[in-house]
Amino acid sequence: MTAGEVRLTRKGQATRNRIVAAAAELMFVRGVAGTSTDDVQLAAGVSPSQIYHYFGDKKDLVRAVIAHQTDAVLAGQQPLLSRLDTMEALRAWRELIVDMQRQRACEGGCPIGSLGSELAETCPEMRPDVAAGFARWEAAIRDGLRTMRARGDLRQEADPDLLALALLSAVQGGLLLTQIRRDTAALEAALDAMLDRIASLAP
Amino acid sequence: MTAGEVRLTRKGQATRNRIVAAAAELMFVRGVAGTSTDDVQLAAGVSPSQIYHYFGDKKDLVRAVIAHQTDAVLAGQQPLLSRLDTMEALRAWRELIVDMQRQRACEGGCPIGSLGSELAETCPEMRPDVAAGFARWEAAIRDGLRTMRARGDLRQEADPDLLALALLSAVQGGLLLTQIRRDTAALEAALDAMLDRIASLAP
DNA sequence: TCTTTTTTGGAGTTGACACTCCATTTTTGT
DNA sequence: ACAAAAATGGAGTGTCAACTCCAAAAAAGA
Repeated sequence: MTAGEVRLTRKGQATRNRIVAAAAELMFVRGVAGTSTDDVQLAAGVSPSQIYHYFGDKKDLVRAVIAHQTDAVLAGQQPLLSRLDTMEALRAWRELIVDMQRQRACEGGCPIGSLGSELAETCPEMRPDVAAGFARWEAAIRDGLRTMRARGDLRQEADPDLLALALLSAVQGGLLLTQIRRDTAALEAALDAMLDRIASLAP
Repeated sequence: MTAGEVRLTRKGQATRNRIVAAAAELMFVRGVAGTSTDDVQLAAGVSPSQIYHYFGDKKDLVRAVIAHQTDAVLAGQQPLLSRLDTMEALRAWRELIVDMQRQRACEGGCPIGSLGSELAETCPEMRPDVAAGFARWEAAIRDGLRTMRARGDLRQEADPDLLALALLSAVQGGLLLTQIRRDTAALEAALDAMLDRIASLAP
């Protein structure tokens, strides 16, 4: 990931991926600070020095984890996420997100949001990485809402960009409260209220 | 704070408060894991052993910090928070929250939410403490909305309890995105959308 | 005042964690 | 096959953080 990294063989690439995947899983559950490089080594089944062969330092690894989790979150919401341009699609997406939380017993919150909250002030240099992850998510939502407005499913006064930001905020807040309460009620209430708001903006 | 703690003199109480306040400030900025007991000692101007005289261990101190931050957040929103029973009051409260973030340059997010996100999985035994903090906040919002409905400012079908949960979620998500983007747009969009939703539920 | 309890200071201990070094094995490219 | 480059194993290092101990000072209560 660092600039002048030597090139990787297929085996090296696989090992690197294994390290990132293991680190992502551990950091999702225990947080970045709560995950030691030893933990990652053990989980990935690599020897102690491997991490520093593939990553400059722990921060470098965390950066890779942020990118990995962003990809995973967006992929987990496909194909719905790229077609959020009807109320039906939005409602189906709402169900998907709520179901995902239920399946993991409301543990862990949002993989991107948790990283963001932990790193925003402690590692300011990584804040842009998290922001970029959120931007990709936001863009997908925004595209759907823009399509709705262009098609005439939303009134002209409705601002799809602001609604997308508000909807993503609702998801994040709902996920946080859901994680802390161990109950999806907050996530459902937040999403339903926001989707009802959008529905009320039909012509 | 622990059960069988010996009783404190006035001076002891003051020292304890100084430790909690210093720890709260540091943990708000650097996170719990990023704040060492040495840091707290220095900031509070106490000798190294003081913390363990007043608190059993670091977790005990964190518990006190959660309670302290909950009090601080609720106090900072008074007197508006206890009278959120008109749209005007809700809009004024929205301004207050946004202004507070602006004043701190969007740094730090929600004092309760940040703690919750960091501790929910790493220290499961403290999750109920955070949940209790949120519950107090939620209750204040809920009371206002219930009053609105009882007075007839909200339709009978409107569920004040769900709306309160959704509104708190919007605040939390908005604060998180605001912290990461260093821009209050997300918080404003989330709050405005949720308040518009509530306004649309007038008879 | 005089005993008891609380508060304070500071040195010390233990363990964990990020990171390094170097030798060995495996893979690559010719 | 054979040099060069990459991947791996494992021992080791220095730092820092949580927590302990004990003795001295200050306050409380009688």
